[in-house]
Amino acid sequence: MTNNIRVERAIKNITQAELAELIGVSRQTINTIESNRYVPSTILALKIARVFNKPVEEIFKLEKED
Amino acid sequence: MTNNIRVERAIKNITQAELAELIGVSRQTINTIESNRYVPSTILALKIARVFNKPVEEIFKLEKED
DNA sequence: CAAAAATGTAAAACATACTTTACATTTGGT
DNA sequence: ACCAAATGTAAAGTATGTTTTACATTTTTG
Repeated sequence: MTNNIRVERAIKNITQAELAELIGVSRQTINTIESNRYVPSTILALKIARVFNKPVEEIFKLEKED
Repeated sequence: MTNNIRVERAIKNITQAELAELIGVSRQTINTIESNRYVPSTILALKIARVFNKPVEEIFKLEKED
């Protein structure tokens, strides 16, 4: 799975730490998701999508190997 | 978080076991998600939503306590 | 009603998410 | 070039997701 969080953050001009605080997780959690080091829970995905006002599918995309 | 999987299954008329096979997880995984006993990963949510041709947000909904 | 199919649930084992702390590296502004 | 802010990364610990096996209960169908 891949994601567009970095791009969406750039559009909204917020840092990883700010996004983390908006969602209620640690900055490292955002960082590792953004770096594709792990797959977040659906709750986190919904919250992230909500911050960016976009559907989950526009931010997180399945890949062939998923 | 709550979900509509049971309703969507009913619309499509498929069993838990069939949904599980379509997605590539065990039947118990579907059963426990459906019973709100745990929150699936974003990969699973995307796959489930894809099976039902609906956005993730229509199948999984955040609650106040999330 | 009886048999079969579907669903609920539970325990153990394993895999993965998430936090915290800490530090190194990179980027941006002056 | 310097300083501050932002980002990358890593290790240890905790929490939670997922599988497998197994069995009980409920629902469906003949």
